[in-house]
Amino acid sequence: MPATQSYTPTLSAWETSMIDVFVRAASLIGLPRSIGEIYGLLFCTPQALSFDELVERLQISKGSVSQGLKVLRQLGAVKLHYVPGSRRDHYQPELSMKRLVRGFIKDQFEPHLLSGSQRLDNIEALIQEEGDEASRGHALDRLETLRSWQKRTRKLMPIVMAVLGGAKFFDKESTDQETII
Amino acid sequence: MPATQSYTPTLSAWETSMIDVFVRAASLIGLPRSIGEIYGLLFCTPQALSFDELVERLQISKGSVSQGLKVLRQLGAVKLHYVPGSRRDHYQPELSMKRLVRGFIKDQFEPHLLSGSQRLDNIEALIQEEGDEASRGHALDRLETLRSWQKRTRKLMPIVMAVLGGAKFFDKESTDQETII
DNA sequence: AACTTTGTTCAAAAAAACTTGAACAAAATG
DNA sequence: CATTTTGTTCAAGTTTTTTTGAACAAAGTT
Repeated sequence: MPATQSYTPTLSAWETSMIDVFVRAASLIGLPRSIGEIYGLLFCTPQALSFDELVERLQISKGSVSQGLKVLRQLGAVKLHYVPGSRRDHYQPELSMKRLVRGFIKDQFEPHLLSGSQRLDNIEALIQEEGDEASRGHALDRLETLRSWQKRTRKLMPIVMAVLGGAKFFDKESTDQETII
Repeated sequence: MPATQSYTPTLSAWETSMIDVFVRAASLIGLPRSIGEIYGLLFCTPQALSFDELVERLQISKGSVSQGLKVLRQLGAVKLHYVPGSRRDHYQPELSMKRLVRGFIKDQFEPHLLSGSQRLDNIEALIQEEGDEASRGHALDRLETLRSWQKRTRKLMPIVMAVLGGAKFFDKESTDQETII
């Protein structure tokens, strides 16, 4: 019988509110509520939490926690934290905004960009096959627009990462660049 | 009886594929399929299209088209195009990536950032109210992390817009900056 | 004014996404 | 090796989101 775990049955008011912030953020980027809750609770808590503690404190099913942690691991949003004496996995939140964003982009965005290029090439072939001489011009035109959008999106990513990494751009006002993380 | 409308009953192969690209993109940013279809068809078509043409060619309900256009207008992703001789509204797609992105950010992102600041202040109050002296430190610490994330996100937006507008950042390779739009 | 055209609204139906919990696997323990 | 602990999987249930279509409003025509 481990008396190790600090007994915190229910969430405090500030924890609930802070978790709510993450639930909203999750939904904003298309992730389910439960994932926001899990990351949010980890974010609020000083110690690493185990699977069971997440289930108990959030009052959600083991299935949700298991799947939620799987996604969060894949995104690099949580890290396993070894706890001596315990056989369970313990989790801590990734706190670096840069890494969080990079994980998200790599996992949810880049695949689309990649397959996107392939798709545009296929479309180009279809346009060429099509008989209609007159409309081909317009179609190819729009295809080029799409390619230029793609290209710019790709160009944007490294810039975003650089900014999150603390690089200075147009930094005219007094702003502490070293705000941690 | 207007013989004006070019009779294009069914979508061609390339149109279907290109619309599919937009349906995926829409879903990526959390917009319903029908909105991707509507914008996609407008994007494919040389002329402005009327409400009815969208319903007929996409084979979706009037309700979906009405609601879809409403959202697209709100995002600034479609523009009304006056067609002499016709009483119907005609629509054309916004083709400037910069304006599309700005519309999306202004409509879907900024509101969350704004209300977010308010929420964090509330959380700070809750943390102060809470008795637990020991944990207060950690809670305030995390709150500051959250504030720093917010601040950076805000800082990022103008940079993103600048890049999409054609400004040059870290532009070491040969890249045509003037790629249209 | 009656009728037609054009588009919106909204309740109900359909589809998609999320959560649950019981059955299952894998590994450690006794 | 039987048992317990720890966590995953997945079919079924629940909730949320999206789509439909019929009723309605607004404005233009005859």
